[in-house]
Formats: sequence, structure tokens, C-alpha cells
Amino acid sequence: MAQGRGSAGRATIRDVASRAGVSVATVSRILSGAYTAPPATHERVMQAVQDLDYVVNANARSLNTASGMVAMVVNDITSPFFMNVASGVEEQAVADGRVCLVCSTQGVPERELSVIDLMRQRGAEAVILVGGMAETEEHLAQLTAAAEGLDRAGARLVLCARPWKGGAKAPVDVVECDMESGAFAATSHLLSAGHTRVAHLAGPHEFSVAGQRLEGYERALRAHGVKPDPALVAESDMTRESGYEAACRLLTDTDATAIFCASDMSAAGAIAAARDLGRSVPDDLSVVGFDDIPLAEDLYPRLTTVHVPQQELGRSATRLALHRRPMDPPSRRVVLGSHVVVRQSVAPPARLNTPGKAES
Amino acid sequence: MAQGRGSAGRATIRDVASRAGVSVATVSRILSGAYTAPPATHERVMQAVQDLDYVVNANARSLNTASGMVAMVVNDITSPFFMNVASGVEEQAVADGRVCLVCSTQGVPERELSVIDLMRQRGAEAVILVGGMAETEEHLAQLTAAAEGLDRAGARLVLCARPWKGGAKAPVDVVECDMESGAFAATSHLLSAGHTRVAHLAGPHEFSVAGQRLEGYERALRAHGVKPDPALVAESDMTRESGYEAACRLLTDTDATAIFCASDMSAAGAIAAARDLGRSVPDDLSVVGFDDIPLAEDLYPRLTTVHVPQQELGRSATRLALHRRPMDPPSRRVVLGSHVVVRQSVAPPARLNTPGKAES
DNA sequence: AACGTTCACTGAACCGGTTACAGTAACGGG
DNA sequence: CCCGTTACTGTAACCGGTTCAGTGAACGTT
Repeated sequence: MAQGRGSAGRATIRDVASRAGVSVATVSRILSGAYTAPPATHERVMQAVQDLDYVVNANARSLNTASGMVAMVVNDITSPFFMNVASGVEEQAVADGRVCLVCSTQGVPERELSVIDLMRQRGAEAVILVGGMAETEEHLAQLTAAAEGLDRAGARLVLCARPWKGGAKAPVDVVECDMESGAFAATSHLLSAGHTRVAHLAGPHEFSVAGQRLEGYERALRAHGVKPDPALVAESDMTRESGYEAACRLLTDTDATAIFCASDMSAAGAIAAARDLGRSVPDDLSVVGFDDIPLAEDLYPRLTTVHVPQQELGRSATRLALHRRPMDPPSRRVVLGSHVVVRQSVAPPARLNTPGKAES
Repeated sequence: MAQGRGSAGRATIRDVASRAGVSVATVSRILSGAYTAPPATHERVMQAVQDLDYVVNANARSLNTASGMVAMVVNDITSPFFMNVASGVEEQAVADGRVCLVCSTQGVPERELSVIDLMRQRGAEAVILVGGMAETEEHLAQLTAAAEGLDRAGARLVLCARPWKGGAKAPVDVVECDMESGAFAATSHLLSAGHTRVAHLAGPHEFSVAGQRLEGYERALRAHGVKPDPALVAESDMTRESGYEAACRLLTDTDATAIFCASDMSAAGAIAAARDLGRSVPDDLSVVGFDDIPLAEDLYPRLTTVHVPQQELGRSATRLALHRRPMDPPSRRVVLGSHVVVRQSVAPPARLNTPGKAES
């Protein structure tokens, strides 16, 4: 079996046809399962395929037919949050009989566009953008153009876990999580525990998702009658390292007794920073994260955080992309909820007698 | 800009050619950058491309030319270890001017084969298998067949972080890490700290990588004059959950004072189990992991583990696949080293007076 | 003036599939 | 026995690119 034909290169459908003594059309029909040939013919063709180790050329095939590909574009392939979403996308895609390909932009905005283009060139049926990215107006315009191009080709661009600022007439669907209210709940949780000096370890201000979390944080403060203090918000890029650094600044320069972090990763950094500075969590410092990635369970103390339904985000995005009916509006939007999951990283502030610095 | 042509579907190269008043050959050459046309012609063509919002059909293109695709196949897209390797693959692939696509098998062996096939159908220049998988003889045979098929098409199959049992004549390259000696070093580290009852939280016995770690563990025991005790090795599937369960069994059923885990994930489970059973790490139980994924830094206590150069594994694999000279042997093998990185999860055993169970 | 080059470009034959259209054989009904 | 189906198969025209072989004009030689 699989005795490579003498010549180099791969066998083509004509090789198979001539070896089986039938026409290419017959081979094509049999292989694509279009119809049932009489057992004898079927057998002969299959034998020829076997003998020649023939595999169809999917590129040639999708010259006339749908490619069956769903493409997912991710900023950072090592980010647990993104990859959890990605697994939801994948799951739904294979459930719908497609194959799912993941491609990373390595954080470079231009690569995002070129990757989308690539997928468009390859005839992907849906392109799903997972996660945030800084959005200049130019970038947004190009994204809109790409979406229109995809649309014209009968494909779909879906934004997942990332808001869309491009207007409703662009053929773009969006699945996101209500992060503003998640942030509100998280911050409220800290305020209810008695904290008044609640810091926020924000994400990059260019990221719209970061903006939403900041807004929720500020709204909660105001709702509890606490005046937002700009000194209490530090910016990081949501990674562990930059979370560590920003938290160090917060802990040394301010009197914050609690930190609401824009991501679990930066919360991990914050906890490490606290430990290195001799502050114990949650006794000396309460920490709340965002995302609820698996890591949250393994931090010490186990991290109280805002649960974002990552897999469901991915699944919804894929469903939106693939199950589209003729008269759907050009642009649809699904918003999933989030909720805080309470674990062990929050406690009441150490001393309620704030003025004095003496131990209670 | 991008004023969609009246008709549906995408513009083809002939549309562009006729609009620019040149032949398709000219357009093709200009767009593929094959030669430099006079500015006037170049300009006309580019304008037509712009007007029609033309994008090449990459599938049609790769009917005649190399696809420039590198494919990576992963078992679990959410595994930090795999995705760290994956980022190395991706990095090297784009450095070599290719695009890199990731595809997951979702842990199903048959899907591994079908995904490889798919990539073969699509004309990938290299297929890189990242991570282990149970290998039946049949699976191995099919893998060999796939490798031969790829080879005939001028592509390459590379196994990364996964050994190859299929013989050296198969056109398969392998990049792996010396896990046996990593396991030896890790176990020795525990033995040197004074432990004699060292348990092993093994991976699935069908996984060859798990076997290597078990061997290193046993060799270390023998080297230190300790008789391996089968009761001290528990099997898990390297996930956190199954690590938790296996560790619970180990902690309640045996008198182990240290556990060498086959992965950091299962070590995380073991630490959680110890905590839930009221044993403190490292005072009552020492734990060593394997892989050195980012999580290791965030566990409490910070996890002593065996560092596996994940990104480098991925980079090497890609280099092997892409940089191949004519007279290279059919099958090459690169083995990278590993070393234990000491953090805080190991301490001498609590009581050297093991016989009595009284508190010291 | 005749001739060899180079330049800019074209026509048409590929690449490897799918599929519309058409043709043949066998079968069953009237 | 004739004719309309039905079942199967073949021919050839696509799909959308790349590229080989070649044409005609302009240019520089001798």
C-alpha cells in the first residue's frame, strides 16, 4: 500500500481516473460523495486511490466549492483568556462541520489586517477576531473594508470579546461580554467589604475593553459616594509583568487597601508584588481580578474575580458567523453577562481606624 | 475606494486586466512582484486593483506555486505548555516568511490524522505536531504514511516535544527535550533534600513522554539506593483536575513526603490537594513539577520544576522543517536539554523520625 | 541598411479539481 | 416492439491564477 508512483509529485485525479479506467468526472463524483456508483466501479476507483496514495488538492477543489474553513485571529497565542475563547470557537466550528484554523498577529496591528486578508484570499467562510487591539481610525477603516470584502464573498467577520466602533452598517457581527457591569460588580464587592481606597490596575487606555472596565469601576465608586481619585488608577498592558510593576507603584505611592485589576494576569502580578513588598493578601490588601481564567484557582489566595464566559463567547461568535439567515440585519450584536465569583482574595480593610497607623 | 462592482462575487484577475487595458499575464506579474513594469502600466494596474477591490485567490495561486503555509497541530489549544511551544513555531515561521496556522485535534487521535491530511491537501510546506498522543501501532503506521505523502509533495512532518517510535527511514524529523534526564534531576533534587518516600504523579502510560519521565524517576531512585515502590506512582492525564485526584489518593493512601509530578499542571492540582488535606507545602510535602510554564511562578509556594525550553523547541522544529538541504538524512533528530529551576516548593522532610507519627 | 538585443507585453497552455450537458444502456409499461 | 425513464458515465467547459513561448517596437551596433 502507498507505493509511491515512480514519478515525483503527487497523483492527480486524472492519474486515478486512468488507472481505474474511468473518467475524471466519475472519480470526482465518487470521492466527493455526490452519488453512489455501482459497487464494482466504486471499488475500482477506491483501489486506484489507494495504489496511488492519492489525496485531493483542497486548493483546487475550493476553486469551485466552499472551503469549509473558519479562521480565528488572536493577538497572543499564549494568553489563557484568548485560548479559552478560541476553544469555544473551535468546538462550535467542528460541530458545524468546518475546520478551524488559528492564526496569531503577535500583537502587531498590521498583521491583524494581513492575516484577515490572507484568510479572505483563502476563501474562509468566517473570520473571527478574538480579543482587543488598539484601534486607530485608519485601522478601523481598513477593518470595515475587509469586512465588506468578506461580505461580498459571502463570508462573515465577527468580533469576539471586543467591541466595534465602526457603525452598524458595516457587515460585522459582535459578541461581547458586558464588562462595564462586571467591573461595576467587582468594584462594588470591594466597596461593600468596607474599602474606600480602591485602586484600579487598568488596561491600556487605547483598548476599548479596558475603557469599559474603567468606566464600571468609576461608576461603582460614584454609586457608593466615593470620589474617583486619578492617582489610584495605574495602567498596565494586562500582562503579569506589567501588572507587577504597576502594582508596585500603587502599593508604594498610595494608600490603597484594595485593587481591582483589569485582568487575572495582572492580578497575579499584583499578588506577587504585594507578597514581595511584605503585604499579605487578603489581610493587608484585597485583590479582585477579571476574566476568571483557570489560573485564578491556583493563585494564593484563590482569586476573587469576574467570570467571563469565555467558551460561550467563542461558541456564540461562531454561531453568529455560520448561522445567518437572509434577512438578518447587516450587523448583529450579542452581549453575554458576567458575574463575580467570590474566592479568597478579598477581606475587609485591615484597620477601620484609618487615621492612626497603629496596629489594632 | 472599494466601490464594489455591480455584480456579486469577487473580482478576478481578468476583470483587473480588462479594466487596466492589459493582459492577465501582465497583471499577474506585477502583483506577484515578479518584475518591474514601467511606472505608467504599474500605476494603471494598481488603480484597477483599487477600484475593483481585487484580492488574489490564494487557492488558485497555490495551484502553481508554493503555499507558504506552515501548519501546527496541537492536542489542546488551551494548554499553556503547548501554546508556548506554538509561539516558538510561529515566531520562526514568520521569520522565515511563512504564515503559520494552528489546528487542534481536541485530543482525538483520528482528528490528528485528518488534520494532517487536511494540511497536506492544502499544500502546507511543513506540518508540525506539537505534544504527545497515545500511539497505537495503527496510528503510527498511518502517521508514517502521511509523512511519506508529505515528503513526496516536498513537505515535511516534524514531531515536536514528542518522541518518534516509527523508525529512522520514515521522513520525519524530531525535536524533543531530554525528559528522562530532566526527570532524573528532579527526582535527585528531592532525594538530596532527604526524602526517601518520593511519589511520582505520572502521565498516562500510553504517552511516550510520560514513560520517559517515569524512567528518569526510577533511575534516580535506584541511583540513590532507593527501591522503586509501585504504590508510590499514580497515574493522571497531566491536567490539573486529574492531578488533584491522583494526589489525593497518594496523600491519603501512602506515606509519601514528596511528589515529583509529570507536569506543572498536575503539580498545581497536587498543591491544591495538599492544601485541602491540611498538608502545607513545602513543610509537610515537597512538590516538583515539570515544564516550567508561567503558572509555576504563580503557584504558592512558587514551584520548583524542570525547565523545558518550550519556545526553543518550537523554533527548532520549524527550522528543521524549513531549512533542509538536499543530502540531509531522511530523518533528523534534535534533543534539547532541560534543567531544574529551584523555587520554593521543596524542603527537607518534616520529621526524620519517620517511624513514630507523633508531632515533632 | 541590416541585424542582434533588450524591453514591454500578449496568447494560450497549463495547475487540479467540479459540474453542466449529453450520451448510452438497461428496464418497464403500454 | 416502441418509447420514456432511470442509472451511470464521459466530454469539455469552467474556477482563477501562473508562466512559457513568442511578437513587435525601439535601440544600439557595425
